[in-house]
Amino acid sequence: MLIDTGSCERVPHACHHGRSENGCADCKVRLISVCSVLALAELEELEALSQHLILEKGQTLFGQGEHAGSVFNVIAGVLRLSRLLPDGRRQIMGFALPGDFLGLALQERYSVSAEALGPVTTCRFGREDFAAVVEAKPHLLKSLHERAGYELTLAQEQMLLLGRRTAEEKVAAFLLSLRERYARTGHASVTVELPMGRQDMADHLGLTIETVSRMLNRLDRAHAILLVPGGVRLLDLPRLERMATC
Amino acid sequence: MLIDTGSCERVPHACHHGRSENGCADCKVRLISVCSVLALAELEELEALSQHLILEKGQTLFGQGEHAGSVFNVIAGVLRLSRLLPDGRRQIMGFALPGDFLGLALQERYSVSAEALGPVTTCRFGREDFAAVVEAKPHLLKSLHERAGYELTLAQEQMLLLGRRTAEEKVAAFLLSLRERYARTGHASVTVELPMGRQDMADHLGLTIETVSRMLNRLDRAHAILLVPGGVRLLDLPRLERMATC
DNA sequence: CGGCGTCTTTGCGCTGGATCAAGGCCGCGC
DNA sequence: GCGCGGCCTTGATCCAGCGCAAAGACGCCG
Repeated sequence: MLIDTGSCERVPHACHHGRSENGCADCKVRLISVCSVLALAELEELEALSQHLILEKGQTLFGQGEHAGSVFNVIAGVLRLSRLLPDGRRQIMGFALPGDFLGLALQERYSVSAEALGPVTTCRFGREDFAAVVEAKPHLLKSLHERAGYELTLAQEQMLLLGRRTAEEKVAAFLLSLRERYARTGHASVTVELPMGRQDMADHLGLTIETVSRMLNRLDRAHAILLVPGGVRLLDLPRLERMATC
Repeated sequence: MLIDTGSCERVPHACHHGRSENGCADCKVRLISVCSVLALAELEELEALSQHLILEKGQTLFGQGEHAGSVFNVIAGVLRLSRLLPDGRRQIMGFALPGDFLGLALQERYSVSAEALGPVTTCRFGREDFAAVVEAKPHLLKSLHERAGYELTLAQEQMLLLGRRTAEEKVAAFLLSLRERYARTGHASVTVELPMGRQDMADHLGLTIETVSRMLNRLDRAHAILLVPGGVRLLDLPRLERMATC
């Protein structure tokens, strides 16, 4: 039994039994995902509609403009959400972390592309199925709406950053916001993993790869951060926060 | 009987009888606002909780960070939604037109300031009151959520614009998007009114006032647009669209 | 009608970040 | 161990848009 979504040809591996061994009740991201508002009985109902979907680094979960056949909970890994201009310029709208929900708007078409930055596990629902469940469960809709409100706030912060901040401020703000998002999902630490490359950061911050590299190294030389393989240690939080203050 | 919101001291005129003469049923923006999903009986219910609020040019409806005591439907006029950095840099997240809803996220605090660009009429609801109605009417919540999804799409378009477009592209895209939003609310025309000043456009597009002025005049000289008092006539839509293409 | 404040346009030099061009680093496969 | 490819860094130069300054344009009010 194969999944029947429009993006299935891009999907390397669909978990055929359709759910994890332990089920939603043991899901690692349950308490930080939209599912946290569901009772156990409701979870089982949703579980029947769900399928795990695993991506490898670089694979596309869905593409901008495609028919939105599915919605997803991110269980593990990080995805980048991007839009492309015809001439190749790219803007990364954000990064989806475990616990994030993709397809919030429940719209006809995806407004961004979602690509795996590394190994990713998602929980997939048919959009129609999911919409029917939402229809029947106002508290789930409310939870989705609250997330949408949060996303909107993040988007506003990002607009302020893109429109009015300097390169150094952009980089500092990005590191802090990533730290905060990790903290929300449990991993509070001054060492921030950077699962995305420099080009991805650049396309998120409206900069070039060279400028991102220069700013990171400038912050390092100023002992505000310490560049470590695969990430960054935030040494001088007050200074970074001063740079990023809104 | 005075309104009791935190922003009341800034409000010049509250309509004491609490509703328009004709009531919601005759509201000019009913069919394009969130209220369009409500039945007549429900409208009356909501009407009992509503108050008209009138602002003059330059007045603040609410400020960023203030306790969100109220939510609003814009009935007439245009507001700018902005965020300020402590050093005075400003980013305008968008402009609210008639039919728009302010307070979509139903969050504890306003994430932006809302200021009238000219005379504005709004329909005000206490946030708690409104939240209670939403709680009881899932279809209203659904309507709000759909709007939130639309706002999120707009925000993404704006991020792409701010991060990856040139000054000329920004201005062209702005004019077209404004035209499209007017079209949605009924006024389809190649002549686009610009209720905001150059500085407001600049702060929306991540440019300076001089650059906005230069680009508008460049487009005018190139016969892509015609600058007219208080607005712009879009002469060469295909060319503008080519500039703004995503 | 004329003075005044606000907004817009325009010219000009400057600069932050882009662009171009080498290198360096590192992991991987052979 | 060594060659190869993908990132990342660093230096040098360039230029789109900024910042400053001055001069229109357009009400508005007395």
